[in-house]
Amino acid sequence: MPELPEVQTTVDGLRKTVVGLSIRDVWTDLAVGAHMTPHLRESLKDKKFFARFKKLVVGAKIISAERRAKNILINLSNKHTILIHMKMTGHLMVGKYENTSKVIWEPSKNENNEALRDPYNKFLHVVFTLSDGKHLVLSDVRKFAKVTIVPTKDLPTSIHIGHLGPEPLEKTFTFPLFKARLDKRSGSKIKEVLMDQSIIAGIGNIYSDEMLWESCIHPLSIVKKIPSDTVKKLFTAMKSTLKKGIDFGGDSTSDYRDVYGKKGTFQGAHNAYRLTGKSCKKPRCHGAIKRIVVGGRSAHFCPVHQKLFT
DNA sequence: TGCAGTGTTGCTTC
DNA sequence: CGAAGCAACACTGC
Repeated sequence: MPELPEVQTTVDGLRKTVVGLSIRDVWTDLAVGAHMTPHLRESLKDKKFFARFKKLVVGAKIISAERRAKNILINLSNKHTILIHMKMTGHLMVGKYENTSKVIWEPSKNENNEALRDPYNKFLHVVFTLSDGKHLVLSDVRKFAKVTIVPTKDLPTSIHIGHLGPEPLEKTFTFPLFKARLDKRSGSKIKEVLMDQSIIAGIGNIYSDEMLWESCIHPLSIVKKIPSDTVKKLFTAMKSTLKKGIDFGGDSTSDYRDVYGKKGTFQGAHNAYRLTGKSCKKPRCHGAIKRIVVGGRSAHFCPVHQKLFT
């Protein structure tokens, strides 16, 4: 489930592998982009849209790659940007891919020259052929991923990007700004507000659980009832947790892989997420991690050291 | 065996 | 306006 650290890890990988190359060809099985509504009809399930997409990308050079919230932005020389949202189970990989009908993935090697092969690598729905002969592929078991193309200058106001809140890891995103963003939903539960992309961009279920554990806040706490010094702790934990996620190469609890097909390792560093029943790792705490539902999603927390403010 | 759980987003409903 | 619920899809685990 790609959140900010997973998307950042992917973008960092794209910068090392595909930036500077040109796109020779693009293939799709017309199966990805499930949740596309009349308002957002640019789905790669639509043959006509794919024809337009193909016309724009083939022959273009990849000049840069960026992340905005959980979106991957691939900027092209023709002043258009490919926008990819991996949703639940999508991931981009770079390597040698052959034969779209037989779906064979020739895995990349890691630094020890070990082949990186796993069963998810076969769920390929989009394949870009690049000027060095390698491929940039989108793998997505559940087919929710969004792939579209937007004139680069229209991106900031587009329906994909326009509503998003500030980037939490920007140096300009200071504590007063963080507090001001949270105050927009002061009557709501903190876990829901952290995951609201229009308040702060890029935080999802895993990292919200982890930063609340770190800052000793119960997920059901009401924003305006949390003392200011505790909000400050959350601000610090937000930055450090997201940075830690990036340092660990993302979280592969589910399907996430980096562009080399390799798993991240943040799942081995969890303190709360999916640790129901386990003993709390906070020194001298001895609580047992509990699972509840908040805003329709699972929340994991320690009922002993995470304080409820209501 | 069958069905709840998984988590992102955006539409629908109240 | 806000929230709650659900659908898009496929696989896992109990």
